[in-house]
Amino acid sequence: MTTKKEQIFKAIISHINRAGLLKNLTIAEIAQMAEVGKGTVYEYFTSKDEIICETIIYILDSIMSQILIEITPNIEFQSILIKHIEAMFKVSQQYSNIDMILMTDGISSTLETEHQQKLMNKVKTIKRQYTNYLKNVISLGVGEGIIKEYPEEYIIYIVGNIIMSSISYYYHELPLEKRNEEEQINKTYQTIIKLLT
Amino acid sequence: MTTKKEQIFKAIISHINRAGLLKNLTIAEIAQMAEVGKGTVYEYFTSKDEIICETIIYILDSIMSQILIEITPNIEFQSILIKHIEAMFKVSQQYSNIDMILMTDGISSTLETEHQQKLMNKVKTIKRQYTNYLKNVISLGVGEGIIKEYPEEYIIYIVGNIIMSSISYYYHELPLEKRNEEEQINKTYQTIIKLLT
Amino acid sequence: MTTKKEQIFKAIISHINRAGLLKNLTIAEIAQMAEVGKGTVYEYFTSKDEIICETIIYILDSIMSQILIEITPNIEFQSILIKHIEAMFKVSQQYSNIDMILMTDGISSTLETEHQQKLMNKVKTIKRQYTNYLKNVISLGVGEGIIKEYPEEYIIYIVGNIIMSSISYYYHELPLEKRNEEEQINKTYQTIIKLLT
Amino acid sequence: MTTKKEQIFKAIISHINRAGLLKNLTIAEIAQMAEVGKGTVYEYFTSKDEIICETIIYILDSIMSQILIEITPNIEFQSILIKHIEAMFKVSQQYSNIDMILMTDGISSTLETEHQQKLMNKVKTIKRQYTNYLKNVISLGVGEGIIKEYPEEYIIYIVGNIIMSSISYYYHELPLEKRNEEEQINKTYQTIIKLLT
DNA sequence: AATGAATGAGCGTTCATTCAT
DNA sequence: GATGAATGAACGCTCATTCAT
Repeated sequence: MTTKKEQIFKAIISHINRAGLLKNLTIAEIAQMAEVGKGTVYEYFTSKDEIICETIIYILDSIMSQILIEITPNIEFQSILIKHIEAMFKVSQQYSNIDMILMTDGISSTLETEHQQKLMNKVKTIKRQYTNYLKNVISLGVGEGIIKEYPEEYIIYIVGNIIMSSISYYYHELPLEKRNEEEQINKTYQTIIKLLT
Repeated sequence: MTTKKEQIFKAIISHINRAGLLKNLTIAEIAQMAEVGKGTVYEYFTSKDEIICETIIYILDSIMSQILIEITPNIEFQSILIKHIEAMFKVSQQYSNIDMILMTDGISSTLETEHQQKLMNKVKTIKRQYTNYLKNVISLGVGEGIIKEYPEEYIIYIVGNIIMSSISYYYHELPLEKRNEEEQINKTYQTIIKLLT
Repeated sequence: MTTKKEQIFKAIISHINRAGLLKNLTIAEIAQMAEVGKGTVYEYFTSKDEIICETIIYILDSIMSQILIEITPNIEFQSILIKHIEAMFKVSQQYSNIDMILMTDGISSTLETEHQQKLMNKVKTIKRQYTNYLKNVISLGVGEGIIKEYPEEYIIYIVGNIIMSSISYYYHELPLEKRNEEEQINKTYQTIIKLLT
Repeated sequence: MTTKKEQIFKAIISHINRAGLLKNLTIAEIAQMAEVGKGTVYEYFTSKDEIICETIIYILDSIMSQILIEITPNIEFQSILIKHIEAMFKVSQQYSNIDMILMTDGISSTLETEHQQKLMNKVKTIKRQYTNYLKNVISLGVGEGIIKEYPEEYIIYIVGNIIMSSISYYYHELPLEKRNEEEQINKTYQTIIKLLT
């Protein structure tokens, strides 16, 4: 990946964190923040739709690389699940308007069919990848006897959503003075365990 | 409420269900769909921001009026919770891009400060109202002995999200041939029960 | 003239005195200020251009009726000229954005040809009428021996302009604390006399 | 100053000379006359108000640079005053709707506060500059003994207005066949002399 | 006669995209 | 490759005018 392209991605991400994906995201602004000329942007992308599409993919890949904690041999279920939840919390801070990004269905509707398709496919792939990851983690728990029986697909989906919801609760519902990240991570873990046993 | 205003709301809702809240939602299109002149729209709203803001409020109120099943005396916990989940499924079909609408934080960022504030306040009110509703329903369960101890705020938040997630799973992850609404509603209920007991 | 028509004229004049002829003069505002319906305005005028055209004519007629002090038998030159200048000062206060109105050439350029013509003709008539009036007044002065010889057309035109300029000087250049209307009127008179003798 | 900006100014001036400042002066028209795209206009000005404001300032500066004949040592009063009047006549032909422009109070009322202020200040400055110029010219006449005593501020204001009025008389009242510019300039000079001695 | 809801032509302005340098 | 001046389609919004009541 070219350095210029990364510059552009980072400029956009910075904008999203500040103002959201939808407000005032103009090519002029992107170019200025990336410290390149407006024309230069079009050397790396063919259209604004492509920029948005590829940026979201870039973000999604970046997120995935951070949250899919490697399942090393001999690692314990509890350890890896908590590490994963921790990583999710961390990533949430990094991309503060991430909720929006994850609503990629909604966003993709602003794109023309071609990029919409591309984005939808990427999201589908990532969702599958994530579900598989959760399955693998849960398998560990089953192996350790912490989880009695292997849960169905639906429950795995819910587990993923509980992690997301917990983060959302932590950052949007809990007042600052009551926030304790370790405690919240633990609660999240306990909630998942309750569901799985 | 004027008939014309309703006409406009319904035109916008129809657009959202078809194309999402963000794509091609122009005044010209709204007017055409509502079968009124472009200028007429401005007889009922002062700006596009106001239109979006009021439409979302209209939708939110409509949703709330449908999902808050009345807690009548002698009604059973299971009965009301299932009825509520059913109502949530129904509402989800009615507003097919509802996920986006519920991400109102993201959407409101496209509005100017005044309407952004108005919308945020409405959302805050509704969230509080919904949490209170869930509390009351859960109280019933505690009273009936189905739920042993009264859960903390965080768990109530998670319960709400599980319902949303279940709907999302049902419509976006389950292939058509595997869908069975009654079964999914039951599963959702069982998942909540597991979390609360 | 209908009462309603007068109401409308007065509403517009009030607007002009407040905001000028050009700013925010909408039919909606006119109707509201005249306390009639918007449609009613079109019962008395066929278009906005006609409204503007007729209002200016109304104002011009009103001004003329106030400034053309009647030349009665035995009245003295000085007396009538000063009375005329006084009347000009008075009228200037009444129509505070009058300067603009008198630039009718400029204004009429905003109108369509038909009303532009009508207005130009009215202005031409009034100018002729005014020049004739000044001629008659000056004749008095010649008769009394105050003015030695009858001045040419050009000088008469200049006399009219000196009166206007003096008013403009008084209201726009002189600071409030230095204003003394009687003194200014006298100076104006003296300036004219100097020019004519 | 950019060439494009000048192009735009000149297009507007040409429009004003043809149709007046107020009629059909749209961005589309300006762009077309200046032979640039509509968007290009906004590369050089931030709003239509700014365009109008800056164009008037451009015109006023252009006028001032033409009419303030340099007062060189040993130059005679009569010579410079006549040259000034000549320059005023010339400028009047160049900006045929100039009367309107000089009514800048009236025009500025169509602008939003910011540009209205800017324009009013410019006009104030120019008026002061012009009055000072006339004072200096008149001083010459006093020095030469042509004018007996130094006139008060009011008279200087009137002198300026007589020049303007003479031009107005020449172009708007005198029929073409009677026009003789040299003669009119001389008459104007004589009128001023009469007033000052 | 009196009304004001309804209208749409027309405006100022934005911004993704192009292209000559 | 890198640029940004130039562009015009498309938008939100205003307001003179019409017309059913």
